[in-house]
Amino acid sequence: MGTTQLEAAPEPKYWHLKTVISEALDTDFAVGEILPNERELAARFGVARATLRQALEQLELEGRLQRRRGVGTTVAPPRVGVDVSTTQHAWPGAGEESWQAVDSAADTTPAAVLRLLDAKPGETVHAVRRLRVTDGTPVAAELLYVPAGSVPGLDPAAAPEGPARARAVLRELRQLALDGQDRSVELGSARADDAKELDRLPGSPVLVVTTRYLSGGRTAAVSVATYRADTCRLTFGDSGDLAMAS
Amino acid sequence: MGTTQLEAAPEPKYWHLKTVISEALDTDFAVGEILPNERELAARFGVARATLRQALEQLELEGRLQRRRGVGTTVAPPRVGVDVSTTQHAWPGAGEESWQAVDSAADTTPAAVLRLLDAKPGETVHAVRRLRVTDGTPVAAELLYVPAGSVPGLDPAAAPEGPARARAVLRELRQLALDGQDRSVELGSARADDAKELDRLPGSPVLVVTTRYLSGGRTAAVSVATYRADTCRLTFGDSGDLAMAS
DNA sequence: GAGTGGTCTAGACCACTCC
DNA sequence: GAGTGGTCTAGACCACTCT
Repeated sequence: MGTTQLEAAPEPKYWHLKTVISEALDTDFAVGEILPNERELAARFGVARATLRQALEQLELEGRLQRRRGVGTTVAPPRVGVDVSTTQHAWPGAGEESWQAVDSAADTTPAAVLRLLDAKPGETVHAVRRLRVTDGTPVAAELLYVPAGSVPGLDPAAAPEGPARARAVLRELRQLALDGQDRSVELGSARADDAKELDRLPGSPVLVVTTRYLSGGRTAAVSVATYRADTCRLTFGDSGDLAMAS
Repeated sequence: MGTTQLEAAPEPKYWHLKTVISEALDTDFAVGEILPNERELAARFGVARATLRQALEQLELEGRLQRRRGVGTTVAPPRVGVDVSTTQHAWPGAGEESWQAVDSAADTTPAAVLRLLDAKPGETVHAVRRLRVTDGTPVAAELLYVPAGSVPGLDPAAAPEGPARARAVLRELRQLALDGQDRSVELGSARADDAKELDRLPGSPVLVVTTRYLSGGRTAAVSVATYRADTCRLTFGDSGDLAMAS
């Protein structure tokens, strides 16, 4: 026999594995069910554990699985639709019950944020930490940066940090006229602090939503919100029940 | 000496590596510059290649690096801001020069898309493939699903597939009154066909933008657009020059 | 303490690009 | 053919959770 080329499509093992497991999830498992552990799965499929893990990682990235150290791998529920549409000229903290102010500090403002803010050099920037919770589970961690110039009425005698201060900053911000806002979404990996708030490991994939609040011809505030990419689907329209399609 | 616990923070090696390399990218490298190869980097940092790769993978996920098999690892330019705001009541293909219709076929429609479409069971669904190109490089691959009922005027004698057919479907679609649309963004991994169009490996992370076009009280079309997550930043406002902040 | 997923190693071979 | 990143292996140990 000659050099018969039957193996024309050398599909990676982990890719094929992913497909097989994905189909098994559809037919043989219910949401929340625990899969066999990695060592057993690897043995069952006849691959090294690292290869098996590569397949599981992809499925977790696609929101099909959920893995927790010390616990196990479970079948994830469908992603939650989280509304991030610009609620017509609304400052953060105005009637939105899903966000809760957690803290405020004179944090070190990232250079990338400073570039977006129309802040004078050396101007102090308030950093308000907020957490977005739906159905009791945190879905997003936000850092809202507000230059001191945007909240001139802020009581200097107020607490220098903590939740009370955070609410004070938000209250002052609402005094301004909101001219508009623009928003961008990109992929990122969770910083250590965000990961902790979201109950994830540092470096896990997140959707970073950056919002710029415009008032009086300047950028009055910048929000950097970090959404769990595994469990969230960001929605922009009026109907929040779009299903995933990848 | 007792059990002095100086190693209080057992930060993973790859995480620390990532930080070190990230800082080196800021100071010692220019955009487009080629990094030393993985084997040399691993040796230089005194870690196994797999560990080094874990750090590089994260940096690629964050859009800092670009890796191409057979070529090398280069410093990535800042992410491109891609406008995905709902251009006020516009059907796809109306005056948007960034999209080009590539193909049309009676593709197998995914179950998830069928659930979104108000299509009769068994109704044929046209699948139009389009490619979004900015600055000569493809940034997104789209599959636009149009039930036959949405384009009643489509010439039955037209070509059953190919670019000509794609343009015909888009032309017919524009005859309808567009009542509204809603949109969602989520993380996914590139299918083999999308990956090929986007010049990426299958499984690479993508931002999946699902758009539902509403007309006459029904879902007239559904678009599933796959954006390269490494190079793209999706923007929704009017100013497209937001910088990343993660 | 038992069991889970997370990290890490030191190797090997393969697929691809470019010369 | 030389050099690159991509895949895969078979182990080891660590961090965490639950009981």
